[in-house]
Amino acid sequence: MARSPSGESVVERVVRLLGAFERDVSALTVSDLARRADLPVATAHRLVGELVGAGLLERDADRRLRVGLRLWEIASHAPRTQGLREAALPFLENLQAATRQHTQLGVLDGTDVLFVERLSAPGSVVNLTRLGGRLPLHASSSGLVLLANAGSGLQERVLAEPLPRFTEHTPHEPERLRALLAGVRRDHHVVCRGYIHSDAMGIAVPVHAPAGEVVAALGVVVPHPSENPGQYVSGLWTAAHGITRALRGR
Amino acid sequence: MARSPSGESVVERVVRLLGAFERDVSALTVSDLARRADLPVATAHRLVGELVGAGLLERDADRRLRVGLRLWEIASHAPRTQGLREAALPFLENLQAATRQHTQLGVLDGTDVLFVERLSAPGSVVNLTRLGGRLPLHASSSGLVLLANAGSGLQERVLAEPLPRFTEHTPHEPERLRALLAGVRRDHHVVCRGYIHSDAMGIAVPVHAPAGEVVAALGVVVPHPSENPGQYVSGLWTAAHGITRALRGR
DNA sequence: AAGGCCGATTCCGTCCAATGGAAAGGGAGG
DNA sequence: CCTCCCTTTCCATTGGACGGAATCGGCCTT
Repeated sequence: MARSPSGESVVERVVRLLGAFERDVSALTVSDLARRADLPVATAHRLVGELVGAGLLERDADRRLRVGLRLWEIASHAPRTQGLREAALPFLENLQAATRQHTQLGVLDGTDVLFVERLSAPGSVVNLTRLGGRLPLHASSSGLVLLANAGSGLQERVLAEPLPRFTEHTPHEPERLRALLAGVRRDHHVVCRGYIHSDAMGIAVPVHAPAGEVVAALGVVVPHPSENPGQYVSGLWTAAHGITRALRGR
Repeated sequence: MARSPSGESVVERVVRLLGAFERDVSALTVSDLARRADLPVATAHRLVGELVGAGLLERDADRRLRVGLRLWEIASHAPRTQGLREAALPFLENLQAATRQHTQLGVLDGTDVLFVERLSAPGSVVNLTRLGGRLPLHASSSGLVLLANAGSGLQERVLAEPLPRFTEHTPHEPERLRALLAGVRRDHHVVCRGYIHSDAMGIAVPVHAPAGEVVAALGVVVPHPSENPGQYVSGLWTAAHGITRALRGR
């Protein structure tokens, strides 16, 4: 459109506006939004008005903005999350009841794991992940499972980039990462000790679609150090197979 | 933009495109989308390209379109669903374990209930609702609870419109609806026998935010007829109070 | 092999909707 | 009263959006 030195499309702007609602920010003013999306206030104001009209955003009592129900409703039809979530929930519950630890299900998105379902254990370790949260592939147990089962193109792309560290235990040498990935493919599970947080440990296994391909990673987060983390693996496998069976029936 | 005999904004078009993904349709072609959204193919094609670039839509192997993970991720930050969902899930599980019936949590959106969480009971009645599904306020137990606790403006608006029937039991006389709403306010629960489906019965109670206002309705769906549906009410109340307490702690 | 059909994709001349700086309006705080 | 910050409205400008038409490509029928 006119007068935009930027030369962006409306869609880009809208996406930046929506994307400004990250975790932890539940309500924003128009000016906040404009700053976060790097748009002139007047422009933000107009676009926001339209988005509110469409229900993608909502205004609360003091005129602040929130992500709207309509958006949630549309998103609830996203097949990669919805079918998976519904199929997996009962098994996550079993697993969580049995282990009393954080239990989570993640899918691959770009170079991150996106967690689509999570059951937390009240008395357990701090868990950094959230529903709708992300972690880089190389640093999380779920991520390693997904990366190990992804195309070699993605693997090389991740290996070529610098690997950010969260703790001193986070693998950041390409060689070590290659070895880890080979281990995941061989053992069909992975144990990550303190990669994200020194006090936590992740154990994850792949979840297959009925056709065979890996569609998600199922993991638990337990305190670090813990004795015999391998005890969780068979439970994870059982749950993962259950999810695969449940996916067949839809 | 130019040449549009319609005179619609880009946002409107985008929303129509996204809205074309209703329940049951998981993947659509560009032409399908164009038809559903009532847009020229060329226009749909261009917009879709941008949406895919932004991650709001995804293309599968045979170029068909699905709702993208990015959209789901943004929507997962919608506070009215997310906080509620996380707070409510443990209580829904308890309730579902105790009753072995469909258990669901709905919020008010427009003149519908939108179900934001649902646990289904494998062996139980057919349940018409889905996660992300809707039912009209006057015909469902959750809807009546929400309507009874909504502003009188909304109540009058619903009463003024024709009330569609699902079965012969669905209330469709304004007088009867007024009486039902008064009953909900008096008893703090409602029992709906066969309003949606002759073989199903809904029982629902309000869920209050810590500040006191009603933010959701919690309900179970049981076979119709069932003896003593009142037996479920105290369990529902307990769970609803638990959710309120859980909402305080965030 | 040819023809027909349908969907995806690209082109490109037209032109109006989107843009955003500026200014006015509103309310909280000092 | 003044300041500060946010919201909302105005409006002249113009470049991005538009969409009919053409092309490409796959699949089915004859």
